[in-house]
Amino acid sequence: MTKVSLKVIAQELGVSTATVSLVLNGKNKKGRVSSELSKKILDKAAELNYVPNSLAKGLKMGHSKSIGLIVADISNVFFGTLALHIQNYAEKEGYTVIIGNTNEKLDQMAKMITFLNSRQVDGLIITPAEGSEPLAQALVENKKPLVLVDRGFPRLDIPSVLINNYEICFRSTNQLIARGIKNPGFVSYKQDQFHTNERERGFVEAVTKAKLYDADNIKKVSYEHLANDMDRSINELLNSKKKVDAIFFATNTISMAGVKSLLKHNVIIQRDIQVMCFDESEAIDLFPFQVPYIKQPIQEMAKKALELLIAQIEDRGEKAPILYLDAELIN
Amino acid sequence: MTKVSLKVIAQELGVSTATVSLVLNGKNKKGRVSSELSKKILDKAAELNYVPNSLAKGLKMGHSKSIGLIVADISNVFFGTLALHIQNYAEKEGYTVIIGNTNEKLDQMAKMITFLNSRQVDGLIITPAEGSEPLAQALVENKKPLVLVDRGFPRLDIPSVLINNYEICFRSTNQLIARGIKNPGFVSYKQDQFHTNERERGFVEAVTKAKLYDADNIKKVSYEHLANDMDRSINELLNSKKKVDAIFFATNTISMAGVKSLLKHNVIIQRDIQVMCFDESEAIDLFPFQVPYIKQPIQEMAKKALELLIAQIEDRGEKAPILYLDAELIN
DNA sequence: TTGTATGCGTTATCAG
DNA sequence: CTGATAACGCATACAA
Repeated sequence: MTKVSLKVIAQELGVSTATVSLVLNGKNKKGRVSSELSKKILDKAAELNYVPNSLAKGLKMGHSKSIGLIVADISNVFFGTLALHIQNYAEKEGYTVIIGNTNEKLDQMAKMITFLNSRQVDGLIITPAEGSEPLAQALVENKKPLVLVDRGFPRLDIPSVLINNYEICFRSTNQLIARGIKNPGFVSYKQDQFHTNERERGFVEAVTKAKLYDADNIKKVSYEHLANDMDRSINELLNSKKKVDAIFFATNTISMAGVKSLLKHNVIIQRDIQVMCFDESEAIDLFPFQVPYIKQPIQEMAKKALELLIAQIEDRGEKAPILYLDAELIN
Repeated sequence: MTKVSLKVIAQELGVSTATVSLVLNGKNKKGRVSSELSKKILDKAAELNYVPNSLAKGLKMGHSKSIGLIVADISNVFFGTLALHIQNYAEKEGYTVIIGNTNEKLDQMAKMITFLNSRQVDGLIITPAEGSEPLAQALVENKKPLVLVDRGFPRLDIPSVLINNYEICFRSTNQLIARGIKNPGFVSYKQDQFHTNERERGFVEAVTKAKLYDADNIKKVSYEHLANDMDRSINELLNSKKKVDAIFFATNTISMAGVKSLLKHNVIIQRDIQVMCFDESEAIDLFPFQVPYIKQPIQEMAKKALELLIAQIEDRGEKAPILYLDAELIN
């Protein structure tokens, strides 16, 4: 099958490409093109199975009607779900989504940005990697529509969709305490990122207020050696002079790794040790025990992120805000 | 920041765009451009932060260096992982991946194909929805490079990357039988798709050979009402006159839903009922019981799929084959 | 009511 | 060794 362009339709019908373009874009409003010619064109296009070339259109129009979504890891359910919803909303608005992974690496994020820029994406939705403030900054300076999700750089005043990390973790920790926990532990990533920092802050303030703070109970694991680091951390938490009676896991991957490690250590969860997890997971209601967890409003995050982005792309008007959506504590 | 194109570099330097293009593409091999001018151009490009416009390049070159990946649901870990690996391999080869979802719907698949075609993707990797033979057929007739993954249409002779579904399920069922199972059940999707059909065939032949076949033990659930249908099926399997003593779940989502439902029915898994699951899941090693499961070589599937696709895109030589990779039974 | 001409950013051909 | 120029497919200002 030979490529069918506006030109071939025009030639087959003996009319000009301008007319064909007009009709096919529904811009023949007030009688620009006679309805019979219009119909002929439409029919021919259908017959030849005409599909517009977005590359040419984008080049001409100066926008590609596509957006880039850069996440840490598309195989992570949280990001997968986020991507799914963003795509669904984007499609409704006529945008394609191109997804890229950073693996939490700064250089990969930089690479993805250049890459997507060369693809002429009209805007970017990003879960920024650690230390990527300068990259984000550069983007806004270049007037590239940008929305941060999941993590943000509040100092930078970039449109973002975040959750109330501090508050929900403060409340969740308090619930633990209200249930009689005396020596809670907390496991988070080593990374210095706003969202996990906030979660830790929520935990720390709650335990401090209850006079239960113990710096040794806060453990950090690395993204790359999660399983190993987790085993070590759990070991330490279990075998310190004052054994912990609860553990708060700061992200979904950490929660999974943490529970896994606890089971490996033959801990009976919710009897020996209470846990508090982050993010729903297909696993969570498979546990033979009930665990409380913090549920992020992923679908709403996706929706808002896209709204903020499209507002920037299409309006260029007032500055989009930093949104803090409410996560929920599920028992 | 004003858009910087080849032209502005050329103007700033007082040279022609042709020369700039040549240099920037490393095509100034055998002394085409003097090395001093070459250096000046390179420097200027770096200074101005030049990023080539892929739309223009694609339009000119007739290929976009991008491929479309159409999966059922990107929020499903299996597809997420597949996507991750495909992206990683694609990036190495200089291709962008655009991901689309079908939600197992034929019309959404059709829409995605047109959509990606308008984006001028150079080829497509698809997990075809039920009943999409004609769509796939149309693609090959239009000489669009295409690779099917996960599911295929063997009658159509389309390059595919599948696994040995029949054989691995036959073997897995035999293991169940060898362990003393007398009345095994099987739960799969209602859909008429090659991969699930093959899995069922493996199960059926094994039980038939062992004279354990019972048509009532084979249950079908729908993709849309998975949880409900599963509860009903589990109920029936548990309460038939001859209660089942094992259940084989035919996909990863079915496995999760199945285990969930069994727990809801207060079944002690691996004591009351043995199970056989499909696909690794973050949940599987969280179970307080050991379950055998069939593990697909996702990374290799991704790699092979991309190889087959690129071979088609770049060679147009001999026909790519239908590959059957080996899944593994993990205990 | 319809056609002509131009340019978006690139690469390739050909001329100098 | 380097520069004009045409063309990719499309949308639009302008002409007719």
